[in-house]
Amino acid sequence: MRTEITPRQLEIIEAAGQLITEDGYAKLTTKRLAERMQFSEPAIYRHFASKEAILVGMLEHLTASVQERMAEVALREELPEPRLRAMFDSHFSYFKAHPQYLMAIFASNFMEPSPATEAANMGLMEVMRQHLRAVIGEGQKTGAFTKTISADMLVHIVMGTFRLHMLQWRISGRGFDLTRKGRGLMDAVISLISTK
Amino acid sequence: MRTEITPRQLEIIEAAGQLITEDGYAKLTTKRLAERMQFSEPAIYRHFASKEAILVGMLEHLTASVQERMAEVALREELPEPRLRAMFDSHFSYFKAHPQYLMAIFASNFMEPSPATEAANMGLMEVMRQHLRAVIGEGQKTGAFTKTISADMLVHIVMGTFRLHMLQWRISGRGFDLTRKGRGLMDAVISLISTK
DNA sequence: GTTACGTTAGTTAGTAATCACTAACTTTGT
DNA sequence: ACAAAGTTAGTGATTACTAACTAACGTAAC
Repeated sequence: MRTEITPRQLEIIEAAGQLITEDGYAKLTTKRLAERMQFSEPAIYRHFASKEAILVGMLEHLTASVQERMAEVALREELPEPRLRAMFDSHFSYFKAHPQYLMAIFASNFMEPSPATEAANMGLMEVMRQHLRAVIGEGQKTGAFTKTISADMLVHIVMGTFRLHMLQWRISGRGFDLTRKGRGLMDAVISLISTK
Repeated sequence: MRTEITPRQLEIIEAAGQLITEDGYAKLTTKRLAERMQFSEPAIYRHFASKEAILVGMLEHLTASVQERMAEVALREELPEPRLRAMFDSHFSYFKAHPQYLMAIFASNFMEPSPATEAANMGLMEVMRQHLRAVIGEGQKTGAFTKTISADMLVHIVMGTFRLHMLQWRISGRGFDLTRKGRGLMDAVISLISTK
């Protein structure tokens, strides 16, 4: 996929994520980013070729995180239904610990539709979709999930429910417990697609 | 709610929507907006006090449209299930006819979290939520929809599915039939929440 | 050991371009 | 006569990014 990132690059990515989440993408400027990093503006360009490269780096970092965490969950949980729950639990924990990436998921679709950011964003969406698709397809095989609706549509419904939950957490200013409410929601949607 | 808008204001709102949908919010500038309107930049300020006011106007215009269309659907369709389908059909037709507003729905959450735009955006979300909530609550009363899950959660699942569908239509460059695929999806989610 | 050299990561100062918006004037329709 | 809606010209502020310089550090020849 991509080349490794340095610790310093990760620091910058995290700071950029903070600024986006706090004040919106429009207020992510190199000046503010440098202030947050406690160094001068041009120092940014020792670590990234451009502002766009920081965004792409952020999306690739998120994609790698999803890959890792979903692989870990797959080792830990065998059965489709518990695995599906564990996948969302993992997402909830991750975004609680790294709320600075919350907006990146959503906003990247809209900010600057440059080829590079669009590709990076598509990659992230696709990785999440594929992990969901695998576990839901498996659940249909074992008879845990309904076969009356195609796996792709079930993925869409589950993913749409998850994304809206994340969005509302952000809109509310993280005003509720992401995991507690999220588990309730995902329980609901899983019960709907389950066969029993 | 809000004061009436002039035809010229609506033209500007539509042009702004086009620019956002085509090139992203970051490239909505007063200069480009004036070019699209075929008049000079300062002419914008004869119709709106600020750039922000245009965004707020757009969101309020969308909110009014949802109100009108949902009221019309309510008159036309009595039963919860057909009404729910008709509500989404209305949204699909509207956004096919006015794709320039597609991004506004999503992007407004992220761009400039000013009090005014945030309020306007909350208003739009809330109006959509309430219309869904009413028909789903009614469906639970008549026994058409499951009561094992709270109405609010059902609203969340249905709305999340709808929003992701709209997002994917945009990402694909409107590369598929919004209504055809959308009906399939909403059929699927309605069948999941139906009692039969 | 110390001199020489290259790399990394920072600095100050400044660039052209672009931003939203305004002042002042003119045209147009009733 | 007046108001609404346009014009040209230009504002200061901000944008992403660059040029040029430097302090700190690792390594290797002698």
